[in-house]
Amino acid sequence: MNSPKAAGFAPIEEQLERIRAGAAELIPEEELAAKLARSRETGVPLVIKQGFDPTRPDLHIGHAVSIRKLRTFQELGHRVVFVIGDFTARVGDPSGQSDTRPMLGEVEIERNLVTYREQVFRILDPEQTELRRNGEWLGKLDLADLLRLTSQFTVARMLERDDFKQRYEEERPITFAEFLYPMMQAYDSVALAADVELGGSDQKFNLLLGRTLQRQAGQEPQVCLIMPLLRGTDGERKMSKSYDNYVGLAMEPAEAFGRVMSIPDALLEEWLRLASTAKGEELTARIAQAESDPLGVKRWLAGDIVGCYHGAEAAEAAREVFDRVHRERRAPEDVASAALPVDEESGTLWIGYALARSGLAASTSEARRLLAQGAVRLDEEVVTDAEVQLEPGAYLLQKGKRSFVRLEVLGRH
RNA sequence: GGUGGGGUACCGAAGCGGUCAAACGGAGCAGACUGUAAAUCUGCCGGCUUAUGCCUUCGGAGGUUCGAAUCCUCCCCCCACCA
Repeated sequence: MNSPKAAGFAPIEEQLERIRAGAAELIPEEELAAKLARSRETGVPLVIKQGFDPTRPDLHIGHAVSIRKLRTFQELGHRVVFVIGDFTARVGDPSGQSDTRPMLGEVEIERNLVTYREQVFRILDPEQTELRRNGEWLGKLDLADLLRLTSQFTVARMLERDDFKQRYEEERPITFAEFLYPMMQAYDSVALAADVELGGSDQKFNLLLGRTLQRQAGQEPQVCLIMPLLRGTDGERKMSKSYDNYVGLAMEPAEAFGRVMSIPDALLEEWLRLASTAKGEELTARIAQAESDPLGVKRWLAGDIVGCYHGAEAAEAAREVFDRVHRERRAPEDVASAALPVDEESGTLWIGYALARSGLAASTSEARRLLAQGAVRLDEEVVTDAEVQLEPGAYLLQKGKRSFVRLEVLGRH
């Protein structure tokens, strides 16, 4: 256990514990222990792989759950290979999807990559991260390779996957390309000779397939480290941009703070475990505190998460904005502004038009509805009259509790 | 290729000649209640510079009719079964 070569690596148990924390599954744990022991012995770090779809350029704290785990591996001295699925993005990962995803063009993928990197390196250490694109190897496979690989798997096995199965039963389309997706991802592991692959629980099938393929290629199979999917701010569905229940890494700090504050209390423990920096005793204490003081813990969590990606200062500022808007019910310091000219005929601006044009309402029809429902405030005063005309001047327009626009009505000239 | 079933608003899903801007559910927005919680209750949930009015929607294009999401014709797309 204490060979001199092991100096660079922490003891196995310690490593295992940090790796296991928060994980949904570790398949199989003994193999990981063996791999860790060998790396400690030989001084060769493990290859930790995770693939990401550059389809959606916005990363959120759900993605961060496993990226942060990658970070842990970096801290433990292992080699993290971050695989950008530029090739597979052309297919669209079917995992957990109820519909076929649109394929992306290369230009679009390229564009997404830039924002992607910027966000990923808010968590990972760029120095220790190897970025690879799976087009490097997948693009080289020819039809013969494809036949060899696909002949290992049966359609029935693919259809065992819940998402495919469900779509099949519900008579929704499944494309051939999607069928191939898990295999391509598994091949990534072969190409990199990965020791560990990380993924969300919706990736389990793909990760396990990697083991199969590696075995067939004569490699030692990878260990699958499966992280739970973080539920979104609605507390129901998994976090996803398409449900708009996410907290983005690159999101405005104030917005991110507010979103964290809006999660149901029942979600607190899960988020503390998976999305906060708290661990060990602090984690236990926070979870306990959540019982008696959910609001206090939530405020801490919101600050912690925002601080993680934007720094402590931004987190503090976000908290101030939040208090001002939601506790004191006042407009925030910096409000979006809009300048609109009066109607040439009347010399005034119809409030419905102002709401629609300033972005507070989607249309003048919606503006009317909002007015009728008492959702509109003009300089702090509720306006229900849909016929109100604004004279030139400056106003504070408000829709609901949290949408404000500083409006300047420009006079005739 | 054959047979059958489908394409309705953000999504799911009713409607099957007028009372349909289109039931119902979900999502969303707003109001009440609050800790901006959640849950609950209520209202809204095509558009129009100003509205008990006008305009555009039910896969697409034509047609029948005083009148069509609803009937007819052709076309496009999806699904299942059979081959």
